[in-house]
Amino acid sequence: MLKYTLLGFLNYQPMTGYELKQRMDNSTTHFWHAKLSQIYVTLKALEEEGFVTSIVEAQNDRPDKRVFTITLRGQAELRQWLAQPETELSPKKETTILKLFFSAQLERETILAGLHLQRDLHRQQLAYYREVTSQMIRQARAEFPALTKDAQLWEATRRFGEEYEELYVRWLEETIQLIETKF
Amino acid sequence: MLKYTLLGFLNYQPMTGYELKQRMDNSTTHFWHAKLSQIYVTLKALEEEGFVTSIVEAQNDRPDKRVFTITLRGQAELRQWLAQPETELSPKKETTILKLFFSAQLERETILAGLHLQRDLHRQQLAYYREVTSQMIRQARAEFPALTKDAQLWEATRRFGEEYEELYVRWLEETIQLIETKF
DNA sequence: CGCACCATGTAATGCGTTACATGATTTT
DNA sequence: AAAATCATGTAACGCATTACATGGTGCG
Repeated sequence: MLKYTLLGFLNYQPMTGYELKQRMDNSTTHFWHAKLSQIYVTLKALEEEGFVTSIVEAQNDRPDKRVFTITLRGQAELRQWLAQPETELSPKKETTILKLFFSAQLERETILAGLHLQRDLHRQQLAYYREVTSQMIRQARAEFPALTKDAQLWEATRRFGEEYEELYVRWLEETIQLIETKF
Repeated sequence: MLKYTLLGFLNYQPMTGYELKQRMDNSTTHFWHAKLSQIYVTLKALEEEGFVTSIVEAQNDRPDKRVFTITLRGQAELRQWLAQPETELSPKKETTILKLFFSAQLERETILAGLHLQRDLHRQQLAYYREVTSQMIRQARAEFPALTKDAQLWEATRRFGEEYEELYVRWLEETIQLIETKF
């Protein structure tokens, strides 16, 4: 899947591995993420498969960089993947929920400490979607009018993130309440 | 993490790998899942680490089975993990959202087909949490009064699942609406 | 002076999936 | 007669993380 994420970004413009990481970090990170090392490995594989090409650009002030460009075959591969509907639910792995599930024998205070910490993290994430992500999308739309359609979809995915975090925070508050009063 | 999921279940009672798979499939599957082959491999590793022991029980009508029991060291290991708060957000990987993010050049009908399919899947999952999971928890609580506290936490995690699916369905409906009218 | 940023990559290890292999009993 | 359930495991492969390795520029 990382493969397609990289093709998706390169379909807008040629980029380095480092830049791809940055793009992911401030856009798809809440539904798809990767480490730099894995990005470099995957780019290499994509090049071997003929879905991207690369050239090394020398820079004077900074380290040389390898710029990747999507090929026609790469575009076809991406389009084919995008058009194929997902026929299953994405498997989830939520460590916090898993821990709570098995925590009945723990002391009340220990459980609460974990939930408070998560509540704070999710509040921060919620604020991020509302302020930072939202602003970035508005800016992209203003700067590149050709991307209006794209921005509509980005905004839809951002809203999903926002609503997910709202739900998570609400659920954590209710669960904290439950454990404080009726547990 | 699978390691701890298995210890968590074995902390209730001794079980086989096959049984552990079944338990996971109808309780933690929406926040933690695994394939049978991986469960067997992990059980073997747990035994090597001394966190579980196993004995083979012969059966006449059915294949022999290997029953795993948690050790004192295993219980300590589990408790230590449970008590340790999660200091980060669980990384998410949502293929449907990822696809939508890059789908601007797709035909409207292609996007809609994918969203409709997912909406149906999430509606089914929602119904499952409301009907099946909910019923299983009520039954466990009725049958084993000693597990009242456990059942409270199970119910909290079930509610998370239910609310998550409600959100997902609502978001899919809104996004379908958006693409039908303003895209 | 130290930290963050830019920039790329390899190696070791771990975790997970898919495929393979077997085989009796029970249900449809 | 076919499919599902019970029951366990190995092997090959793929994807991801962590650690290692390098090194210049810009900013506070």
